[in-house]
Amino acid sequence: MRRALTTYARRGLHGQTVEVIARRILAGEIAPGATLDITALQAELDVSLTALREALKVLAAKGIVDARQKRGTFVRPRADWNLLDGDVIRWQFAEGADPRLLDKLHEVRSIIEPAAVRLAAGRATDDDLAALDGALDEMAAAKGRPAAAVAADLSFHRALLAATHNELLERMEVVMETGLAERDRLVHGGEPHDDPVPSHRAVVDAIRARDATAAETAMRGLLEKAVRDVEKVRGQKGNR
Amino acid sequence: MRRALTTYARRGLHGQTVEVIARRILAGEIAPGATLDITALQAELDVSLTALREALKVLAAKGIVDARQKRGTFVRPRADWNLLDGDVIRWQFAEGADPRLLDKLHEVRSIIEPAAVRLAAGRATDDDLAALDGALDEMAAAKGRPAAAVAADLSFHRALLAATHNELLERMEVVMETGLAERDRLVHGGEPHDDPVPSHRAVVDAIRARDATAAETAMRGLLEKAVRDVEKVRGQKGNR
DNA sequence: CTGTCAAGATGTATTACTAATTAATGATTA
DNA sequence: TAATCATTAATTAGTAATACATCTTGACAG
Repeated sequence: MRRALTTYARRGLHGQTVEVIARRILAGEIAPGATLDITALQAELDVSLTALREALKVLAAKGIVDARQKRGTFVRPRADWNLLDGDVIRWQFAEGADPRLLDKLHEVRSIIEPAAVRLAAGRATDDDLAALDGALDEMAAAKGRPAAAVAADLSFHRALLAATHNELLERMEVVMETGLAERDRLVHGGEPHDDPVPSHRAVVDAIRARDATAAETAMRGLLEKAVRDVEKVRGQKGNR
Repeated sequence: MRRALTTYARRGLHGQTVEVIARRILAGEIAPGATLDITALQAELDVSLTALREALKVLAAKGIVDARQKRGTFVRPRADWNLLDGDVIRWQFAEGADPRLLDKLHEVRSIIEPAAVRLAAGRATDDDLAALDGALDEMAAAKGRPAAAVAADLSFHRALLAATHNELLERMEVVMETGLAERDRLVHGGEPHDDPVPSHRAVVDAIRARDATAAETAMRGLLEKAVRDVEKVRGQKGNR
């Protein structure tokens, strides 16, 4: 169930080139509308023009930059960025990330997941249910190990989206993924958690019982708990 | 309100290279797991290796191919494709497209939009409302001109997503966009349509009145009508 | 004021080459 | 025999120098 973290190729000697430029743009260091000084970048990053161009091609594919003859290569307005791209979401969490991004991710999640469990209740196969059970087991086994707990949480939500049998919804995992991971990163360090297994099991039980409404209710419970957890941590950290 | 159709750069002499390879893969002509014969492609498309590699870099950025040294450049499993990318969605409608894709797009739309109007009812600014009114005017003016009607429809749904003030939801436009366009393409040719303005205006009125529930109801009405329209056409075309 | 055309800047493409990576193979050793 | 390590070969990654194509600007003509 493990998969590559990035979609673009990051292999090779200068595989970080994309990453470096992307982070600068997403962090606002290079503002939308600004034209990139290719020659300077080339000198600074110490790569050939071809390698640099390939990196910019990746960013162009994600709607972040655009190259126009005579005008140069410039950063596109933020509205054009493929914010639903996993890489783009991850890059935004680099450093001085807007903390509201987490809220936006959660908002999307709280729209998608209740609807997803309804669909899953109607469509889940035995395999899907087995995958959900597996995620619950993983979650139980991860008790006390934060990293494993995050992984188990992700497995659960991925299995849930897969059970909708709509590949577009399944792809929403990229939105959930970073959101869940960042939330967990934020929340851990607080007091020890309640056992997450029962609340998650309630969702699976409802899906298995083909009870869409119960599944949705259970899911909304999970989402509310997530909000409370984050609020608690933020309150501790000076109510910002 | 007009924007570029593609995110990747399609300018230049061999700008179609990406498109050609993408369509072949998305149409299933080159199956997931298959390795691409770079040399053959280069000869066939009559482009230099560098140009071809830049094209493949775009596809890699969208999760469609992956290049590994010694193993070659191969098509990734469909589950890894960035299906939420506007280009990827559009490419799928090229030729022998799976007609169920339209249903999947509609399913996502029918999850997102009712939730979006609720948020819009709470958050829409005067500018947002003006944009929605503008789209209604556009729709009224487009009577009898299918292309203009589609454009107006898109403007409306874009304005709606923008009124949620969540940039991630706003980006869902790429999912709606092709879905709406394809649906309209399918539906036109049937009998002349009822005036779409009143049903859309009901949504705007409810948002203006800050009535989230009424807005959601009106939106669900629109979505149901969309389903009926498509079903009618499919029924005519031999109930496939 | 408007349309046309030329100049030049800049991205786009080509070519030919070297370097890095890694699966597979075969040799060596415990 | 079985495990490990070095070699090889295939293929992508990266470099560099040069030529091509195209877009924008601005001058000029109508």
